[in-house]
Amino acid sequence: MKYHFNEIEAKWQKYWADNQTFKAENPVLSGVEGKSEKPKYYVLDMFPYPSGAGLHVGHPLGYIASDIYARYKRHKGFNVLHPQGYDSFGLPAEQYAIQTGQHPAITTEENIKTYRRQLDQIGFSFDWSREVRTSDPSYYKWTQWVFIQLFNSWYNNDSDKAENISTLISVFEKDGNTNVNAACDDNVKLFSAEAWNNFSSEQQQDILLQYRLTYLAETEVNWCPALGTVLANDEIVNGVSERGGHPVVRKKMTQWSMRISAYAERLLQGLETIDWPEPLKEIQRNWIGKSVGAQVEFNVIPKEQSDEESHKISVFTTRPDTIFGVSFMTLAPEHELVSKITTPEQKAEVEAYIEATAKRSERDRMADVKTISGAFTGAYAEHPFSKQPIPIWIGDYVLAGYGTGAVMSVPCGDQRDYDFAKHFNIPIPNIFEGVDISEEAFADKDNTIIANSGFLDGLNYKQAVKQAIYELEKLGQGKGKINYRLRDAVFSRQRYWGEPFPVYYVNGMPQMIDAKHLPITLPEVEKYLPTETGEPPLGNATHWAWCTKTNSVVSSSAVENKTVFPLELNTMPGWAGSSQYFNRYMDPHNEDEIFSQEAINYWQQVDLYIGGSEHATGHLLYSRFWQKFMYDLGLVPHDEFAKKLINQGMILGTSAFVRRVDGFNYEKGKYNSGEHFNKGAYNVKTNILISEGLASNQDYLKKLLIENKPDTESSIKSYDTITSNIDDYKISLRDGVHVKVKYVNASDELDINGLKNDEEYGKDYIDCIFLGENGEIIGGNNDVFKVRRDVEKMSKSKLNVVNPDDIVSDYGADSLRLYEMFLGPLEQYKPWNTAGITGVHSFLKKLWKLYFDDNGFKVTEDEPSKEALKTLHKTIKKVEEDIENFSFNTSVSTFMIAVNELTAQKCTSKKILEPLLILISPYAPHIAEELWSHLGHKESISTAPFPKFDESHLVESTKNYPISFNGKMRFTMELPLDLSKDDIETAVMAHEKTKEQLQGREPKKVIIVPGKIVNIVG
RNA sequence: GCUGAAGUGGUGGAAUUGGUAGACACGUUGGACUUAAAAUCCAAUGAACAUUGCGUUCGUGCGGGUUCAAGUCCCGCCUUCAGUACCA
Repeated sequence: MKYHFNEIEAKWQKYWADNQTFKAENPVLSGVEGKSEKPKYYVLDMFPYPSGAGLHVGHPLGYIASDIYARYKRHKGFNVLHPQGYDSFGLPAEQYAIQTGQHPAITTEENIKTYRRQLDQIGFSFDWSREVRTSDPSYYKWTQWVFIQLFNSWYNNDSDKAENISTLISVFEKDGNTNVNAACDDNVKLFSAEAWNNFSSEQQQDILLQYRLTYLAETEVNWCPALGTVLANDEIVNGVSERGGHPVVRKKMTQWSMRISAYAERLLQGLETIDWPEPLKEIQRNWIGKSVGAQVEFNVIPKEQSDEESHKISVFTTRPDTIFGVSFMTLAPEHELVSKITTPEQKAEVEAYIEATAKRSERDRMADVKTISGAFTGAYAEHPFSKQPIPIWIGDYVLAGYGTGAVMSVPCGDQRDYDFAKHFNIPIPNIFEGVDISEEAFADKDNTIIANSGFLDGLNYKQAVKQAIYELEKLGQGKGKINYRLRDAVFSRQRYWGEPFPVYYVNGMPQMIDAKHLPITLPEVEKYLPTETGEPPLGNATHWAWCTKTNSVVSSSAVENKTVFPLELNTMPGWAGSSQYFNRYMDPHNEDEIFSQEAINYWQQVDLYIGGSEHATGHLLYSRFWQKFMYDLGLVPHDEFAKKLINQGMILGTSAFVRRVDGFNYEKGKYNSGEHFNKGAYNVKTNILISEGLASNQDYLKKLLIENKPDTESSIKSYDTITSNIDDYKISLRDGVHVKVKYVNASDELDINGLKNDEEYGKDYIDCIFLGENGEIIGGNNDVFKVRRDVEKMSKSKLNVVNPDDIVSDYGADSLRLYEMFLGPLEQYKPWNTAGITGVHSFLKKLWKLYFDDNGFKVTEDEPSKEALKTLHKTIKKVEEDIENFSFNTSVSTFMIAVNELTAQKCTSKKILEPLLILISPYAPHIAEELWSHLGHKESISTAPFPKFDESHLVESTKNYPISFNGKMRFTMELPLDLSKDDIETAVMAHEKTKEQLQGREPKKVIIVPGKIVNIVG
């Protein structure tokens, strides 16, 4: 009987689905007193966004690893929760809708079907009965519900947790806000209880918004005109949008925000309590960006004595010890005080500068950090201690978004201040003892001794910081302060395909729709574009389905609503739905609660979370924030949602490139067959593609290009400057252009006929001339055309994706699973190379042959040999250790060794071959199930107990000692393990080869580590 | 620039507390089987020298150091990748 993997895999996938083999036991319904008797274990993957391109072989890597772990835990007797779902709101489906008019829900549904089919055929042990989709109203009902809870909460810095807004209101009613220590807007004004009680309802609501954990405020946002929406900081990469690479500009808009900054310190501290990869924690630490220092107030010297208005400039500094080194101040050009303090003489210059900086895009500013620019406002501030006047400048090296948007400039201690001072000829006073600052600033805190600084003289950094803050507090002009880089997260998107807000407006103030009306479902719209009046796409909606008779406030027509009580027209961002899904899986069908307390108290938190590190500052940070909030509400037992996290590395594609002699009416992927190449050696009609061998023969190539130089005017610049150095040519010749990897074999040879007949791009190549290594035109069947190969990220646009469907049909899911693990350590980036899969595939065939040969099933009841027991038990030990350490690649090697050994031993004993299947089952579950059933089992292998390791089978009586001379191993010697040191020495010294090595010399020293090594020093 | 991770054969990668470097595969070469191919099996495969065999020397990015012994520990560099960037 042969190993027919396709049939076997289909059979067992159907069996698992029919029998719901991997359904997690429900703690509420099973066992005694509402609990499963098994210990729980929760293994989670980051759920996918179902894109139209489907899966490539890089996507399942993490899923395979987590699946192996989940299956292993089932063998170990755990009640395993291993769910899967879809993060199904998002931009691509919406962009597609804009282009084609197809409803994103339909696109999403189709994509999910593809994903599900692809996932199913890999044989994952997901509990699909718990599937969630973020775009499903029964799911996003709870996303909206969390939003309402956030709106109804404020952050109490004294109790250090979120509390219901009603507690804040009662404080306001009794004492006003003067003694409130809360996370709030920087611009909150102080008021008394009396004032509060006299405020209008709108005024009160406005003030409360400055405290709520989600709030509506005019903020400077990242606006992406091409996408027509705002973006969060983590959605911008290198100054352009992460999706699509469109430019982003700063813009003031009224937006929903999340007061994540309230949790900055807890998000930072929490990192110490979780087992997450250190690099990822570091990214989060940097993003939170804690810096300890002081806030200092500088009084602006009034322009004229009669000037009644007095201004203060607050700055944040990490170096209050250098306060006597301040020789100027710098404000961000956008700073609100700039217009107020600028003198008439400087007005023109300052305004010109502001205009110039406003014009520069974020990207320009980032690209050009070297150029020093700024303008003097004409105003001066007073030094808090020396009382000397300090000129106030503006400069774009000071960012409006960080700290207070103003700095006290200490040129002797900060290189940027130093450069600015040099550039504008501002004095650079030295306040450091014994330090030369004629060339650059001195920023070494650890070796600082302060001088020329009055009461700070002679102090070191730490002492001076403390003293300076003390003196500032005495003056009432400063205090110690901790600043965080973490900004509140903008939470609205001007898009259609996202969660609607449960919000309507009364007199411009946002109101929550009562939770009993949730979900507020996404209304149908005619167009997915902004309305003519510039409102988000939801402004096109005419009917909202959520309205009920019980809520008389809002009627069922949005048109009507707009005149009476307008609805929120923005939708939530992509990360809204992914910030609570891990908890929802615990009780996904609960219609009354986000999850029951029974469920959360049983499942607790995610034990193992696997996903990519690219979510460090997005999903993973926001989820931690929401979890802490849920913890404050008393809804979850842990304030971290995932105990352990592993980042799987990316699987890279091996792209293929052909060198193209470029520039002939080439546009939009279509090659014109022009008349430019009527002359020359080949009577060339169109583009030339050059094989790798020729591309490296640069002199020949040059000659060839000159001979074929077109004589028409359309000849290309690069042809006029032909050199023998290929690097001088356009990218398309130097690096080549991508071709589909499926037309390139393992020897880097291109299948030209396949390429020309490709459905998508074949027509582009029909008229191309392919030149071989010696400049010959490639046409014959035996001709070889080589391409350049390079490792890159796997992506559709790079034409280097490998589809798991093809792998599964050619080699089977078990081969795919084993091979993905075999490639290398889970966390590591590694290139995919389909050719290597034959190794694991033939391993599976060898495994099969241990059970079946031409005469049929050959497993016997015979007692196993000693060697076979040894093989089995060392395999048990190693595999168990490997899985516990997430070292899946090495356990695949271990299986190979075991099967090779057992084959050599001609082992047929059931006592060996039965437990072996359980070891392999997490990795290659289909073949394991099939052979398991042939062993006579009626039940699935999935919960068979993991074999117990028995040390006694590994006990050896002898050791093959490596004998080293001066640390270099020369030969080995088989010796009994119970030999004493002296006996070992005697035996080794008596050996013929030892004498040969020593050549008569006396050894100086003999090191013997029993059971390990012998080293003779001569 | 700063922060983090990593550099081992032709390739992917192994190597407990320092203790036989290159496991396991891919690829390559030779052989068996076959009319042939595929599949399968066997052998060799770090480099150089030697080759009649025993072998010998060098080898884990580079330069030092600790040690009987270093891929592993310490110091100083180099390179690559990733994150981040005027953060006061």
